[in-house]
Amino acid sequence: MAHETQKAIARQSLLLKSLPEHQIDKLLSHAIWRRYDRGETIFLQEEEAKAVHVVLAGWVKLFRMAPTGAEAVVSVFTRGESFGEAVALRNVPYPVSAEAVSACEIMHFPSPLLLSLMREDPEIGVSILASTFTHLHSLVAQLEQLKAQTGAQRVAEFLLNLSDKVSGGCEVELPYDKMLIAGRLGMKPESLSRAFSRLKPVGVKINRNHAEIADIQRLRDYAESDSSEK
Amino acid sequence: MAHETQKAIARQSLLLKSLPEHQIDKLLSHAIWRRYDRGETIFLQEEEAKAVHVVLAGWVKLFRMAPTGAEAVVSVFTRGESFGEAVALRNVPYPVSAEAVSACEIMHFPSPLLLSLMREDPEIGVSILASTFTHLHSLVAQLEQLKAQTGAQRVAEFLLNLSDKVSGGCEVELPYDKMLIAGRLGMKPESLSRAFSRLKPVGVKINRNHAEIADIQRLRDYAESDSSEK
DNA sequence: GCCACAACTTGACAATTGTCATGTCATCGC
DNA sequence: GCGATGACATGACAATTGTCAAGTTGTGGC
Repeated sequence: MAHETQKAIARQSLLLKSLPEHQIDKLLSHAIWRRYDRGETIFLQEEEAKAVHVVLAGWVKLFRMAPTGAEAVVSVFTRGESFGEAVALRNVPYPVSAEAVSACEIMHFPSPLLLSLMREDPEIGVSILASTFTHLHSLVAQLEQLKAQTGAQRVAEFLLNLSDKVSGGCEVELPYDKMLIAGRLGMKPESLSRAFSRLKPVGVKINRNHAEIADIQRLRDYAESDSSEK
Repeated sequence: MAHETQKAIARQSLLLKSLPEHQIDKLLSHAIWRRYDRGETIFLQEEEAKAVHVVLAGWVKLFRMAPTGAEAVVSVFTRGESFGEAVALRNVPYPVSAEAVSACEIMHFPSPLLLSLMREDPEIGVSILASTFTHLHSLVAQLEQLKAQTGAQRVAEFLLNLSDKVSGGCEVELPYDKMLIAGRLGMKPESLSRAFSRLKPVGVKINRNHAEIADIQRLRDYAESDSSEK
């Protein structure tokens, strides 16, 4: 990928986009760029945070290992999204591990640099808070889903988030492995399979990583319907 | 409660404790103090955030209403803890609602004040990020629990968090309603009852809001054991 | 092109959890 | 003190999900 393209993607990221031009340039000039292969570890839980990470291409999963060995996927990031903000500025260990789930290109901003820029211009603090808030919000949304929705409903919401259409039918591509989707939604791959087949009567056809939704609104109604009235 | 006691509690809060004396004084002098009755609403989901909140006494729950009407408890706060940091500084609507679950005393810091102090001293930004990170972390821990542990194991962890002992036996008080505990742990009250009885063989006796743990370590082993090997 | 492997799908079964119904117990107003 | 109410426990039943075991199907290596 061309160097300039990478910078352009980084500029559009939630973390940087609201910053003044000269701050972005300074950050970009000190950023470290790296390529990761599929399956490669980006950092490990308990490791001390030294940078904030912005995904330029590919997919990254954040996950936690329970003492039992069970893996819980916390979030999945792609192009333009950043992670590690809240941790990097506090010299505390990461609460999660990060792994490339596809080949990835990632930009790292060293945290001392961020801290010093922040002392010059508190606006950067607000930017960091902004993307941290986005994560907070998405975690809250996930908690709500896990606590208040059935498996099939969570899958329905996942599909809905892949499309930006408001009504009518559409086709979407599943962005990553079904195993990872299952993990992200807090279920086993077998349950995901069953959830997909339970969505057939609502007008969802799955073929490989390709999904056809007959009627977005019908799917949305299903996702928001009370589980007891089905 | 005496005014000075309130201020002392506020000073010890995660949000304020790492700030320089004069900043704390400035914040405290502009803070709004209020008492809430049990069941009273502090703010509603979708409402615009105007302040950061610090609990001085009592218990507050943050929860989300799913479109289906189901309620998902996101977190429960008590003395010294703060909430709403990430939202207040960005003029965005709250992603959750807040309600007093017991009689409460809460201090509110208007967000414009925080913003202006932050421009003077970026250290405040770091403090806010610190408490935001704590929430982020606790949400991540909750997600892990929900995804990777059984109901009884989540209850075991909840009990373990109530005690600061490392080994041996102990007695703890359940800090709030079993209904709320159930919600906080993502289950129905009935399931909580069953989870409690499933903990009997591990040395846990529940009587009203009083719990006896025969051996902390045994309970910890149970909480961390693989669910398949039971 | 063939083999091995991993990613699925499906079925049968067990365990867990939600739902509904019923019963007990403490608290509160009167 | 008495009845009403809400919190909680428990049993029966249904629905959901995890687990285990097959079987299918791409994909990549050779």
